[in-house]
Amino acid sequence: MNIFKLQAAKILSTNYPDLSQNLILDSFELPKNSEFGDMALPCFKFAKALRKSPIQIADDFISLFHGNELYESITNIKGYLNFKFSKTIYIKSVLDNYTNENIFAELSLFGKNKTMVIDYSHPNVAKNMGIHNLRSTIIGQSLYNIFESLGYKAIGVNHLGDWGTQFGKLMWALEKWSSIEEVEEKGILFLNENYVRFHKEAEKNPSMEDEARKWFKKLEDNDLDAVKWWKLFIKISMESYKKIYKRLDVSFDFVTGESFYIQFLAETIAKLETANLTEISEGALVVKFDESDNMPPCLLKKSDGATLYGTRDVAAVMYRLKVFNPDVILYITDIAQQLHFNQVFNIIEKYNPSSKGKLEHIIFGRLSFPDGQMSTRKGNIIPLNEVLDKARDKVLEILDEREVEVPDKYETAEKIGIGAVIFNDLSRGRIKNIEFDWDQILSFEGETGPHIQYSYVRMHNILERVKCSDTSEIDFSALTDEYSYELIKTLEQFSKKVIQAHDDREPSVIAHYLIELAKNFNRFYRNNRIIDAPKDVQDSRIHLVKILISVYGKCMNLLGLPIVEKM
RNA sequence: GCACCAUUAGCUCAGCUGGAUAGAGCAACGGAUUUCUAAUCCGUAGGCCAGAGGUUCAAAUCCUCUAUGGUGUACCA
Repeated sequence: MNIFKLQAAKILSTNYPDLSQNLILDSFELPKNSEFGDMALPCFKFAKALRKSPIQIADDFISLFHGNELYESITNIKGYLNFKFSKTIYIKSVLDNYTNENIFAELSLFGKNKTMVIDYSHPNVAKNMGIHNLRSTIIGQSLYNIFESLGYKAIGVNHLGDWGTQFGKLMWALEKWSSIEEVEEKGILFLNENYVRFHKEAEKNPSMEDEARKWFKKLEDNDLDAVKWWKLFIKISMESYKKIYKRLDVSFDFVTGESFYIQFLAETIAKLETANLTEISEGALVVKFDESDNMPPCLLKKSDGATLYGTRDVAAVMYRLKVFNPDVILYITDIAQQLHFNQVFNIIEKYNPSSKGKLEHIIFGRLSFPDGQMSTRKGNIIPLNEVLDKARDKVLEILDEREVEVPDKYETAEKIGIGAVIFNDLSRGRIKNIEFDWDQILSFEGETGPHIQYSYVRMHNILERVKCSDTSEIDFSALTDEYSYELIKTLEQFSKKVIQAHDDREPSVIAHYLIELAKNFNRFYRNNRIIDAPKDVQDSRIHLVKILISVYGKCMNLLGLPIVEKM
């Protein structure tokens, strides 16, 4: 906690016993315009308790601070008490806190001894990963990073879509049109092709659907041929997904697809039946909800006895609650699945009231395409690989144009391209719908990933070029310019921003904070030469940049933005 | 029909638990010791915060209704 806030709250609450220290602490805000001051206290809400006008109150408050050396000035603007801090004290107090990375250690106490399970990415096996898989994957990974940095034990789960009739379709198709060898050789795109071909031909020949169901039944009955195909699908899919996860720097603690929970289904259903939550409706086994919940029933078993998506998710939640004993479980999916998760969570909370509040569906907006819906069945998805490749190739061109000495051009271009794609997504609020647009995803100027990376390169270059003297004797009072001051004020926000990103489950908070840091740094950079500055100024500025780069780099890590040192 | 989500500058978006004159980027126009890398910085212009009510000292923010768009609504995932 900032000493300026504490001190002011203390002084005010001792003089006005009607106002508690916490009330005052909660009332502080950042002035809209930094010219007003560094911290503001709106006095309107004190008017009732003190029976005076806000302007009068602010004037009375000011008189309590005469001669206080913490504050350079305190002014009353229309009922707002605006504090300007003593710059030297403020700078020292912020930077001391950041020296030696204290701040990261302090932050990691926030979620100490807490466990968070996060279910993200979850692509459908045998389908090529497309741009539509991007959001869940990177939002999930970023939230994982954010929770972990706050000291949580984070458990990432990739709940693969590895069960269902679609595999019967593929098996039938490949038995007929191909062979194990050919599939092994040609990989996931070949699986896609056959899936598309199946649907095309099944339109003319509906009996194929029955054949597919038979094959899926064989799989459920552990038929050797069916299992052999199924295992091959998973192997091929994972090989392909791993390449993309590696590019995006995404990893999981557990890859347990839907099929993993098949073994618990009977037990899960039995538990719900024993708890009297189920009933038979129209031949199906369902859970009905209270009228006030306004939801259709959730099907656990179809009238033919087969289980569904919902059944497997209920089993998965029960398993995770039991095995990981988490404080919270996050599910990262598209908003379209909201009803589904409301149903699943509602069932779990009925069955096990102690799980209330632990389950969260973290939704994000729909991805749409200008030329209508995409669908794997029709084969018109945009492969994620292709997006990343295009981004990289465009960067390669730009690097050539710019004639900058970059040691490993291809590798650098890859990192910048990936950064652009990730930042484009994570810099907007989760809930926003996105229309896919090549120009936008490949735009590299302004508030984009490359801009964030470029600013890092500038920081890095300074530290590389200028050797700093021993940091133990830094005189921060040499940092007198407004740009340094604004930069330090932004730096101070770090913990608050990470915690806010956690509270809102919103990586874009970090993305916007990075933009803010970059903006303040670039101003600082433009206006403050470091290389030819006097020694004491140079040292203090270098020290500031060192602190900045550690915070800035940390934020990039939280989003999964690759760090580049030359570009 | 019912339910959920969204709507802020020409475009893409910020706007913290209600607080001061609603902010950025892109696009447009004008500028910056050719430098610690200009993928940068500075300036100009651009707004009835979808509309109407309500709560409040104070509403882009909270509540209600309406409009528009998106999504979901029992045997797909």
